[in-house]
Amino acid sequence: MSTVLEATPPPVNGIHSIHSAAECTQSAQAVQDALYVLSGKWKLPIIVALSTGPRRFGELQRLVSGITAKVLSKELKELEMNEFAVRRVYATMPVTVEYELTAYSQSLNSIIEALRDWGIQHRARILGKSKSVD
Amino acid sequence: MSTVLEATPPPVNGIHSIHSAAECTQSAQAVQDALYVLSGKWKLPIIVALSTGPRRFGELQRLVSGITAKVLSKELKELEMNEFAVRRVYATMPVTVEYELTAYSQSLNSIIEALRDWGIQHRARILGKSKSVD
DNA sequence: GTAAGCACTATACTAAAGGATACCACTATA
DNA sequence: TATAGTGGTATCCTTTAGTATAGTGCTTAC
Repeated sequence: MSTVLEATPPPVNGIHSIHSAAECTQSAQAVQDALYVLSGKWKLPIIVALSTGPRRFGELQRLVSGITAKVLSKELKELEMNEFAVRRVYATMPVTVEYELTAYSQSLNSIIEALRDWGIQHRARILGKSKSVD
Repeated sequence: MSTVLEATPPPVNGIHSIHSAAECTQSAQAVQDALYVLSGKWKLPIIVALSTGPRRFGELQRLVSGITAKVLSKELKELEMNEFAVRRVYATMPVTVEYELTAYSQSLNSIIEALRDWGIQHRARILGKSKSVD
């Protein structure tokens, strides 16, 4: 409640338990690594769209609202490179292409859940504020 | 047709347990909300740098290696706006300015930890691959 | 009186992300 | 013949993120 100005030893837990400069740098690096592969507006939405099963290109474009073919194509390539998704081509006429999440993509679950939970409560908080301020 | 598209019973758990299109959209939105406030190269590294206690502008710039004053200034304003940090000005001569994390910033802990843990294992995985491929 | 540190701001630039539109080869339908 | 759908690519453009460099007003130290 009160603004504590002086040297308050932090109520240490979680990320705050790191202490050395080296660990700090390593943490920052790891966080940046993770954010790097998830960067951009679209990767997580695409992963979420794929989370219910394999999808074709056109389906994905309709599912992820607002994305253009060019961007979807680029993002899918990056997801493939990072081994979050696989691309399967079927020799039908015309060709059918399916994208599916890999087992490795499951390792992102805790990140996605953390982001989703936080996003939900943050949105509620913002809406609550604007109401009470207004 | 060799393509088996329908009735994929998802190997449900975690994020994969969502099922309706609406929930899917809401999840995607929440994830995007969260990523939005954490966007860019610098916000998390700055938060990590502040996690050990209040820092002055110059200290921060040295701590977050590679950041310019302009970008640091901009990022700090955004962190303030999102109520992740507070800016305190002391009427010393010349003025001293300190930045400190808020209690609300603690709510990001699970995200940061998830990103950090994932980043660490991902880096290890990449390095392992390049070694065995090399 | 000059340099260095404080916390920035201003201006100008490059690079990357993303959007808009058009197009490719192919097939099925009307 | 025209239209729509398949899975994209090519080109151009705008917006945003980030970099580089310089400068502000103030102080203390040499």
